[in-house]
Amino acid sequence: MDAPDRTDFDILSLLQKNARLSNKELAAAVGLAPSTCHERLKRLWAGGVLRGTHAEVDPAVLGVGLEALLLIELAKHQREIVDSFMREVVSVPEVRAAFLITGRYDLVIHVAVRDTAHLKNLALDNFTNRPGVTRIETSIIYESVRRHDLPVLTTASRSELD
Amino acid sequence: MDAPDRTDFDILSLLQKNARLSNKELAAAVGLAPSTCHERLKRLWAGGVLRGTHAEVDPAVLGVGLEALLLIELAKHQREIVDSFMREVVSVPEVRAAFLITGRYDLVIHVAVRDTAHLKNLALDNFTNRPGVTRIETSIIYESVRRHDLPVLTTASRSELD
DNA sequence: ATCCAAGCCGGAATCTATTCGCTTGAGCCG
DNA sequence: CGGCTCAAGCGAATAGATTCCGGCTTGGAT
Repeated sequence: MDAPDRTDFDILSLLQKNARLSNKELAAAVGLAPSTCHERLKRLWAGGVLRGTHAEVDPAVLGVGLEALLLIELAKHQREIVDSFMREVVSVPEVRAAFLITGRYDLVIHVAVRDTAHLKNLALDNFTNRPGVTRIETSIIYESVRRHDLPVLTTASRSELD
Repeated sequence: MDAPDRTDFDILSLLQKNARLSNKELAAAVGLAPSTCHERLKRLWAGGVLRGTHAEVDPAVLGVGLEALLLIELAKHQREIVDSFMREVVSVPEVRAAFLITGRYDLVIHVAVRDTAHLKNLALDNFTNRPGVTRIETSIIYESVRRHDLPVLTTASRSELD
């Protein structure tokens, strides 16, 4: 928690790409004994650096045939409206992510649905007539790419190296 | 691969929330013997239903202090330009996701950076002067929420139940 | 009724995780 | 310079999980 070093960053990088790596494999990859690597892992979990692990599933198998971004404008940025929106939106199963942003729009919501009919119902039932929502632009996702590992931007990773 | 049933969906749901569940715990949770559950897991991996697992890391620890969405308009939807964009954008470490969409914008790119200076450089160096890009709107993310499990939308999950 | 295939189970062998005491080396102070 | 302290690493031992079969049960088709 206190001071992650280069080895910790290596561990984090590897686990972001493949969380199923065994402790033994991980230890070999970062050049530590399994027991030592295990100590580090425990520290990273306990310190809240590692927050969870998630399996990636083929969306089609679950019946997800369409994804979209909902670009939403709010009438006013009342804290109560915004906070409740962010709180409640995540309980909608079709919502994958919600972003409260600056700029022309106020919210971007990423949803996963079966088809266009499902998308229509979801948008109308859950978003269009919410209090504070003045407008929604629906953008269908043709194609998406993803990176599962965050960049390591802290300079510590480099200063430790020198 | 061929026909996932309700138990498979249960397994997938659980692993999307916590990929570190041991096979033993998973088996107990879905009401199977560990050996049987293990068979199913192997099938799901082999069939491409399970595609990977990823650890979630505290962004601040990695030096990520700011995230943003880049809303991009392209001059024309030439396949060559679009394809190369999607192909190359994922190799930029700061890019977390890129969406090719319908509507007013053509691309939405989710980036993770250190601060506003870093964001400026990233936008100007990697996106503004790319061929085909006519305009970029940068939206800083104030707050975001995420759901790591996709909805189960296939009716098979219910018909198997009856 | 019989056969077949699919799914499930229990147990054995193997491999892994996890703990703990010891060692090493770096930094610090007397 | 010598020695103290502390953090990090290591290896061995034990506890626990994975993984592979062989056999059992069930449900459907012939």
